[in-house]
Amino acid sequence: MNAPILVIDDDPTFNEVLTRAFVRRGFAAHGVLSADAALQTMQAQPPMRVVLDLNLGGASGLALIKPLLQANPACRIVVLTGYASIATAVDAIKLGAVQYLAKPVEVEAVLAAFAAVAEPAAEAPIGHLPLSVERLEWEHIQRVLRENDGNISATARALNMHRRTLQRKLMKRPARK
Amino acid sequence: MNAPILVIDDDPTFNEVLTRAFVRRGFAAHGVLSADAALQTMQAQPPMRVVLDLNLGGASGLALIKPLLQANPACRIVVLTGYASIATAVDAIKLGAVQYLAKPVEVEAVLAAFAAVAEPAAEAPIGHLPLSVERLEWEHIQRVLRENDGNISATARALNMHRRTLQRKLMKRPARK
DNA sequence: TGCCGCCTGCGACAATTTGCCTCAGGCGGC
DNA sequence: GCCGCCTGAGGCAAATTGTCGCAGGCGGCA
Repeated sequence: MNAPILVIDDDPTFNEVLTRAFVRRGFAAHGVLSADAALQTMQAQPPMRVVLDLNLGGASGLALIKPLLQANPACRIVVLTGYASIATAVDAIKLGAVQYLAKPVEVEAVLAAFAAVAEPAAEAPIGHLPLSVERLEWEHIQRVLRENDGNISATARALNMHRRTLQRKLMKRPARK
Repeated sequence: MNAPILVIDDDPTFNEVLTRAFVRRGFAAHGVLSADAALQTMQAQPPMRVVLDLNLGGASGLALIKPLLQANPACRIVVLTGYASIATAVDAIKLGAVQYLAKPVEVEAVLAAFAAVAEPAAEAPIGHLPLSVERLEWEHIQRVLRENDGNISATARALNMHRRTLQRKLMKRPARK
């Protein structure tokens, strides 16, 4: 329980805030800003708990999940992202992450994910409101984008929309409703 | 490959459309409208491939994942829902579903999900064009509109969009691309 | 090494599309 | 008749697109 929580996030501010929040709550925590730094750190000491941002300065955080679990199969990885989408959530969980949360997120939620022993309650608190058009669009775009390996131009063509428009949409955060 | 695809969805229309789409593409498919019917069917013949709606007339489709996998651990389950959320997506995957997609969805995407796991190497996503954003939006609007018995105001609220905007969109023809 | 093709981010500006307000009219309930 | 709720529509400002263009990066290729 004394191995530090590894925080991998390329946003210096967020990284520090989160790391400090852990420390303040009595957990050892160590923040790194890049995938490379993360790989180095995990070789020195395979972490038990990791908070992983999906967007690491261009590189995808998803690529880190495998090596992390390889270094320590018991490692509990919580994926965090400001641009949450079902497509990436599915991938993250399939790769072995234990939880996927959208920023902004409360430290409590992350800790809860680490603590949760057993798994998903089949009790689905299924929402009763259909997806908003915006949200649906976002999910669809994300899915197609993944299908095209993140190639924006190709995605725009496939979606029959203007590249510039796609670019702009991607810069915005996903609609929460 | 001849075991029929089991389609579990309580919306008769959607169920039939989907089932037919499978058949038209040369796959055997069988649709059931409730969790009970699904359980019965799977006891008679554990399916290899299942399309599962999350919202089965009040009951959660998530609860069916476990029994399905118990009956046939090799079963590939694709979860489908009109009320997609990241939380339920995470749960579904953790429970063992292979994919989680939001309605409206292309049959191609479902088939791709079935195929992907079967042939990890054969990464041959044949040139299927995804729905354009416009088209997707139209389908979704129509679905929600039907759910609300054609009530435009209610639909606009559910979709979190301006009634005036919905009005205008409905006046236009559906994009065919 | 230089040329090419393709991808990306981004500024600028006009063309469209929204969001928002407001009316008027229809319909069913009380 | 009075309400509450729904619908279609006009008018306008505000926001979002569609378009172009440009510079820079990257990987083949001769």
